[in-house]
Amino acid sequence: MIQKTNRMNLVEQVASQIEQLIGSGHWQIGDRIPPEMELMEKFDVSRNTLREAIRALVHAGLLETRQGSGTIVRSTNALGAAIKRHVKKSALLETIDVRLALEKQAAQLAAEHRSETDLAKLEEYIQLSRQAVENKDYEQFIKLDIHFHQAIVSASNNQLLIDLYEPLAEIIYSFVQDLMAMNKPFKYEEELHIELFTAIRNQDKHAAATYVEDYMEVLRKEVVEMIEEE
Amino acid sequence: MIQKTNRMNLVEQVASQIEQLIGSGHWQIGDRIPPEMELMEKFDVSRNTLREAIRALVHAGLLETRQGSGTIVRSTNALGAAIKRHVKKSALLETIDVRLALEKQAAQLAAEHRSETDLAKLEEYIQLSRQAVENKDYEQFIKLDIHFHQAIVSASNNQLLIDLYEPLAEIIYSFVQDLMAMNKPFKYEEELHIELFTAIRNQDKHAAATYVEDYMEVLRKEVVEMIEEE
DNA sequence: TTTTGAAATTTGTAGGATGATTGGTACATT
DNA sequence: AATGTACCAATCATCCTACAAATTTCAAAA
Repeated sequence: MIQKTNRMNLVEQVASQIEQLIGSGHWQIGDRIPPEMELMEKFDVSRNTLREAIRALVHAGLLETRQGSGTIVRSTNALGAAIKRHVKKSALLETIDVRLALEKQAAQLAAEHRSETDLAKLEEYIQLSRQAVENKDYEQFIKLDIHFHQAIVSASNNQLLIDLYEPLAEIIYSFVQDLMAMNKPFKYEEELHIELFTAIRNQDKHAAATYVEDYMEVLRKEVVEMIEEE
Repeated sequence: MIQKTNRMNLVEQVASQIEQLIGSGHWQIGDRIPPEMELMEKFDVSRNTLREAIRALVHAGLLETRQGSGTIVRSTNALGAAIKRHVKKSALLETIDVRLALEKQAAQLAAEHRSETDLAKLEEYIQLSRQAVENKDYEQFIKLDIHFHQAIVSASNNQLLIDLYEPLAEIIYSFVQDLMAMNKPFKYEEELHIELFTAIRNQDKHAAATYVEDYMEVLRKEVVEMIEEE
């Protein structure tokens, strides 16, 4: 079989190495990476070559450069940044449908694969959510709710699913925050997803999927109302 | 409310303009964009600045530079390139589960929103697939099969779903091609998805979802067999 | 202690020079 | 007619130097 020849130019070589340094955790999020001069020597390339590599990763959302200050690590996965950028141009309802698709699948997989650790974590979030509602700390409630959803997706044990879901959850989270800032009424999910937890604990795939579908329908209706009000 | 001042540096300004030129179709896929010298003058920036912008888009998968030849447009959406890169590092089974999630949702939405044009297109692919099987042109059959699946996703009318699905379909298509090149046996789906078509025509959401789930389970089993053989 | 301001550090932008790769043309060879 | 060779022009790849702009650092001044 014929394969395209793959001669990597210097810029891509450097970019790929930096990506690895970030991916492996050698450079953590928030860290300032060495200045250009130092990296030029380390990689043994000219300033232009190095800058093109860094610029590529800045555009991808992995790095952020600040003139006079330095370059810091901003994210570990380029996919998340790409999705966020793309989703911002999409309609919110479309985003919800995609989130439904991913979370429904995740809930089914979670029902199959959930470990005891997963169950403990889910139960903890439910407990904390209940406390937050009692204290009327609604901001905290929203935060915990997001964590609960992400814990479900994590329990699916499918890394690709997790990576795709995360940026969507962030987008929707920031939307809900905007709603709260505008003092719009927001219906708090009172049942606290206990049914969903039960379904996953009992490894009942079908019930889990149905529950996700139902609450996403509620969210969808709320969003439609919001949009129509304006 | 105080907003951060948004001083986009020159590189990002140029990159963003080029992205727009590609997104708007002013520069089509396959087109050769003007050489650096010309773009330097058009954007009124130095060579370094222009090259950093182009390099960022090359890394994102929108452009491809060829020394001596020029720079061509390779893709219109950066998300697809990012997903492809990410998925290549994922396990194939994970990819199948994500594809199932998206296509199941797409089939349900298609059942709700399908237009007469959508139905006509689906029917046409089924017809052509049947011919391909009769002619024993299996490569053509695979190609048409992919088109059929993408037509379903298109009928969902959810652009985000479409953009996420497309790169996954491409990955799986290239995997199937590899299988055929290795002369592995490949079970052709004989029923030609007529049931799925019928469900969408009859606007039967539930049947559509069930059908997608069933044939994805078949695909999954085949992949598992392949992997175990090695 | 707080404020100010000069110096050092770091990234942003510009411009020029040379090398490497590709595509095309013309011409000779088979 | 098909293939091989030599050459040229266009284009990107890499390197270099220089200066501008933003930020940080730190010592001197209030």
